[in-house]
Amino acid sequence: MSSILVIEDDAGIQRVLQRLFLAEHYDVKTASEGKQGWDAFASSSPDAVILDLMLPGMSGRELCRSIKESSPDTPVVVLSAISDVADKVLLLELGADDYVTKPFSPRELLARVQAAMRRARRARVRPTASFGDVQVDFARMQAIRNGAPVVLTAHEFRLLRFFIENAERVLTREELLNEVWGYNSYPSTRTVDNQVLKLRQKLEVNPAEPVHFCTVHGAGYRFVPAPPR
Amino acid sequence: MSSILVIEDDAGIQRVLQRLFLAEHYDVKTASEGKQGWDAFASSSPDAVILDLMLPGMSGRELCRSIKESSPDTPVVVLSAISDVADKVLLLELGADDYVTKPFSPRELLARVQAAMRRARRARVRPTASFGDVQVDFARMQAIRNGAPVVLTAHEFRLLRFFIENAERVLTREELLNEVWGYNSYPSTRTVDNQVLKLRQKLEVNPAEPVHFCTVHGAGYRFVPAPPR
DNA sequence: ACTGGTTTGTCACTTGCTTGTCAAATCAGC
DNA sequence: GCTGATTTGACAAGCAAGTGACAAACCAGT
Repeated sequence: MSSILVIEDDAGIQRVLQRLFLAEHYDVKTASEGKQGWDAFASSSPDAVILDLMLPGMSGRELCRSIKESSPDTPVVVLSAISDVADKVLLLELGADDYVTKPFSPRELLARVQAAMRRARRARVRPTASFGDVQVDFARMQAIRNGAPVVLTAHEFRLLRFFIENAERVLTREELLNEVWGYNSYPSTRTVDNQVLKLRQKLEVNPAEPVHFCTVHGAGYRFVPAPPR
Repeated sequence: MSSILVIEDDAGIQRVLQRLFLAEHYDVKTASEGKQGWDAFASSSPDAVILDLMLPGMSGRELCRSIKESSPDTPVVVLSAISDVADKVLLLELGADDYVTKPFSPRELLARVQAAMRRARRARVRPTASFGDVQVDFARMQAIRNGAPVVLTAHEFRLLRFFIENAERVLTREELLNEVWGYNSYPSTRTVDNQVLKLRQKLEVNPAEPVHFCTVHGAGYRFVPAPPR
């Protein structure tokens, strides 16, 4: 269950937000002024913060900056009274992830907070893998070798991904065909060899002597991220 | 024998699935609406679930989430009417392991369910065995002896696996030929001796005095994991 | 114990299948 | 229809399974 910290001095709005997020099964903590907000943030480290910029005590802006400084990955959604363009720029400078102007629709706020959390989650765990002198960025669907990007086709990438996900395991051609090519296409098993050949040519230091994409005679292939030397 | 829970309101599809999986010797349980599905899941804890997203009663989505929450390791394959990409994302958020769009090919569904079960099993336990100073990793298809990997060919590995699965039993050459080599190939029984010889050379401390791969004169061979000393 | 026949251990060689690799054919997206 | 990706087919090369020969071990009956 995710936890949300609401920092808002207006008791009415605070109550509305509390209900809104409780109904969605979030764990909600509240604070009504800056200093208290900072303490609550520091002690509970919530998964997201909803922050009213106009606060008594510690300024909302300062608080936003502090939060983002101490935990850049925690999404902060700002509540702002004015819908000023200049304000929008300011928010970005503060490091806020999104903003909603009062009066706001609860559902919109909910959606924005959830979206911000999704983005944050995705950014936190940027799926990546590396082996030898190759780095694979799954989000960008590209491999980088010695700093230079390697052009991989969609199929090659799917195969590479499956190899990485099943590192060390011996994978039969049938298994590869099923999982990488899909259940509805039935190419010959030679196709697998060819695709592996491509990966070797593009990613192995010496394609003729593969150390990562190893063949297991009579069985299939095995991907070895860290070959013994 | 593995058990499958089919949660599907369409009686026709339900029957098709039942036949399909019964033919493959699965134990099939069925439910035709959400609440009933949840009860069946909770009481029978099946090895895999096939779930139609469009259900009367408890929503299929909610049910999927609940199942995954209470038992993350149980694979759930979703039946979906729409082949929407956005839907695909949704499914992953629900925690489903795979999905098949209607109309579907029974064989494809079977393949996907089996693949999901394989993956789940793989994640749960890495099948391994050990005897003497040898460790056998079935997924990697390799044996490790005193930390050093031992190269085994596909056939040698199949033979080794059969020995391990039938430890202590005396296995005749005919039995070995049938089970390890297959029913369609009939090499001479000398072949078996040779293959056993290879295993001894690679895995015994003293190949000339085998303690694990013992010959039973006039009968065949016996694998002894823990020899008396 | 001895002996002969049978079974098994072991090795080198052959054969056959598996795989690497390339080029041509086919397919898919623009 | 063009372009790049994918698949197929052909051929060569490599590896491992299978075979047969011989020696050693084993067993049974004397």
